[in-house]
Amino acid sequence: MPKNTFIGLHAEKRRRIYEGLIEAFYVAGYEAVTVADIVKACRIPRGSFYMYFEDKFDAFLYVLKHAQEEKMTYINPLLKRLDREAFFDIYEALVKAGIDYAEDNPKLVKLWMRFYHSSNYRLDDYWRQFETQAIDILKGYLLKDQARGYIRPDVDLLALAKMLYHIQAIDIMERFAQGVKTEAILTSVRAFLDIIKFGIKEVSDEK
Amino acid sequence: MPKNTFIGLHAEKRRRIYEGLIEAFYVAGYEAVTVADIVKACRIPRGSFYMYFEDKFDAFLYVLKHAQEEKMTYINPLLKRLDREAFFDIYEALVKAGIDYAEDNPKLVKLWMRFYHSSNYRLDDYWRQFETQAIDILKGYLLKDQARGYIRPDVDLLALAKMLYHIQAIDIMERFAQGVKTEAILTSVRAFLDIIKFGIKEVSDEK
Amino acid sequence: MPKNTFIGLHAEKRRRIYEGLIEAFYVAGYEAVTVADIVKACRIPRGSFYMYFEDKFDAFLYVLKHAQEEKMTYINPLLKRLDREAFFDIYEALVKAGIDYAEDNPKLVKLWMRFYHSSNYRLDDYWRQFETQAIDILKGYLLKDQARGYIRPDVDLLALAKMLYHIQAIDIMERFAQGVKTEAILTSVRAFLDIIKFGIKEVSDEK
Amino acid sequence: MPKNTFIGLHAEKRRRIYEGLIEAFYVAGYEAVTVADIVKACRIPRGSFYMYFEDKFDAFLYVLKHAQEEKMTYINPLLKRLDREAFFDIYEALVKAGIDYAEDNPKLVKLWMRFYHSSNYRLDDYWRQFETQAIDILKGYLLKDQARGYIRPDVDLLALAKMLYHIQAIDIMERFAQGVKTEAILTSVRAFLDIIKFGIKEVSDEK
DNA sequence: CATGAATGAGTCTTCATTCAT
DNA sequence: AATGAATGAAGACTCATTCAT
Repeated sequence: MPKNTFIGLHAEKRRRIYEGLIEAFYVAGYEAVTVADIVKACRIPRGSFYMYFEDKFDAFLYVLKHAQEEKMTYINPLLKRLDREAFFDIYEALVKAGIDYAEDNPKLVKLWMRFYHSSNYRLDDYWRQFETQAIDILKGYLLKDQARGYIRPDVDLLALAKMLYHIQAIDIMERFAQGVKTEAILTSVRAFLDIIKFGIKEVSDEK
Repeated sequence: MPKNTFIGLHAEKRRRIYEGLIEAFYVAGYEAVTVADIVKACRIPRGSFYMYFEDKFDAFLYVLKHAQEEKMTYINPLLKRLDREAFFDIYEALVKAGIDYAEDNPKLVKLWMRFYHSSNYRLDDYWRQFETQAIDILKGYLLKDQARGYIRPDVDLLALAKMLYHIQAIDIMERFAQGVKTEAILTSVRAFLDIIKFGIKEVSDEK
Repeated sequence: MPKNTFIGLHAEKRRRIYEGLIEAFYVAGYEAVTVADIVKACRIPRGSFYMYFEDKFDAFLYVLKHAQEEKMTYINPLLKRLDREAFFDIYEALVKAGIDYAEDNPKLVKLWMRFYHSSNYRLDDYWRQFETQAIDILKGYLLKDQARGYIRPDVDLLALAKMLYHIQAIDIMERFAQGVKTEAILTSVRAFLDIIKFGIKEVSDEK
Repeated sequence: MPKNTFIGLHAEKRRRIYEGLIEAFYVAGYEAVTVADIVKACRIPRGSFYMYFEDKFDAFLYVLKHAQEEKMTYINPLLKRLDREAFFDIYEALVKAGIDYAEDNPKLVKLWMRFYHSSNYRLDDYWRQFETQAIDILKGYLLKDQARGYIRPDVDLLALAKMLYHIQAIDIMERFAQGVKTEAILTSVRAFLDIIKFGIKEVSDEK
């Protein structure tokens, strides 16, 4: 939704503004950041901001979408493996890719956390929509796995998809934002997967 | 942290203010609500607000804490059963108690969601602290279950506690806020528990 | 329409603000004056302006209405003579009273001219309403005169009322604003009345 | 005062711009219209506007003057009858011509009303000048009539000219703008003329 | 000359907090 | 202690005009 004036901008300047936006939102968060902060971080005149974006919300949405697109370039190669492999088997690799992306764009992760935690009702709508979509995609992959016999037929895939999504969205990203080392995060992910795969019940208890 | 002036208030007036605060925060959310909105909803003079609370943040924190205390009165009776029963076996009852509380205080749930999603950094700190504490308590209960042989010894209890916490915090409350019927939510909770208890792996696959 | 906060103000301060408003609107006119100009002229803080008035329009309307009320205190005594005398015979005295008021409130006259000439659509509505009402009142007086046989029965009183109104509104006030002496204005008024009373036709021409 | 760049423009484009200006000023009025509105209505680049006109005021003045010239083409034929006929006898025809022009250019009439009612001090000056000139011309015609014995020698012609001018400027045009039918307006004009010609005094009253 | 992007001063309005009564 | 009027520092957004291409 940035205006055409922004789209038509020299790639270099567009990049500078993109990074300025990240910096500004990163420092203060969506609610607290002012247009004055933003134009300072982007090194553009105040009027130009309104040439490029409708308002603060428009600019924030642009950052989120652009960041999401960038993230997909990390993840897409992995998704090609899905024909041959179970989704579950590449999940850890997916998390790893997410962390790689996070390491390359550390400020964006904090930004993402703030987005995830925004109380602005317009963002809330966008977010809910994004979440629903992401969970749906996950569910689609899991359905294939279930068809291939990798997952018990009676497992509720929506519940499963939500668990996987939230683990990724909240725990992994939050811990990354807190500075936890990649290896520690991956260990933690394996713990989650272990529970999800095998359950927590003492087997001797069952039979 | 409300001031002594507030503590010393007639219980009835204190209640009116508590409900006014809920109403005000419920309608507009923490960031957007103004002190003018608040004093109007509480039917107190503007000056009195600053007699009772440090500022908006202080008032919000008061609501959250007070609400939390109220919620515990729904949950405490269940926790007494923990001596005899496995935590896991009362988890569904706990969720049910949470939903009961939510049904008695519907505005608070929306408020809670907003709180959970607030991007204010002061709230963020409080929230992180609250979350850590809640997860710790959960982990404590699970530890007992593990000791009693209800949970496999190699299960990562921190991971498990986080999963249980987030399921409750995000999925259950969010769905309640969206108006999903109690029974549907409980069915969903059972699906989560099923996955966590027994895992998703096709058994024939294993052996 | 000023807020209660303004109504409740100390009479002295209210007067100061009233005069500040006149000064501000007088210097720049309704469209061009800024709230900054106004609060400076009134010697009140910027925030106070919004405590007292809804906005610039509200403040302007207050000035107009208050001025109108003041003007009526000059005119009311004359209207009492209407029982005994023809409206036409006191018209000159009415104009004189209007000029007296104008001499006591010279800035208001320029303000009035500006109001009369405002292109703001909200003012336009108010103005049209005011004008219609004033012409109606005039017409009422003329109707009595016609009934008493002072005016030819076939004279269109609405047309007459409009002529009298516009002479007063535009010519007299405009000339006063331009600094024309009272006596000269009254001479001019007599010329208008002469035409209206006796017509312009050369009598020998008629018969 | 448009710049030479505008004068040199293709007649067709000049016409398009003229009509765009009318549209823009018509919709929003002089004070409220922005240069952005104008260039949009004229379908010219923003930069071009400043190639053609000094500023908004210059453009507005151009419209008024151009409109006035157009209006004269409706009125000029009538003025030729003045050698043989009394001005007063063609006044109604003049008003009719004015209404004809208004019917052909309805937006301009509203524009004219707005102009007449503008509080902008630069327009005010222009307006006063225009008004003085128009009244002077009227007075010139009336002088001839008086010399020919159509008007009593003691009638104040300046007063008379003003009355005729204001009747035309305010009442006729305003009523047209309000959508009053031509025939009704002409009836009203006759009522004005009747008063002015014959006066309002009950003749029997006099002698 | 033509264009439309760039500029930043200027405007209204809101609001948390203080303070006089 | 209780009240609600007073305060002025921000903040978002607009817009006439300039200027680089």
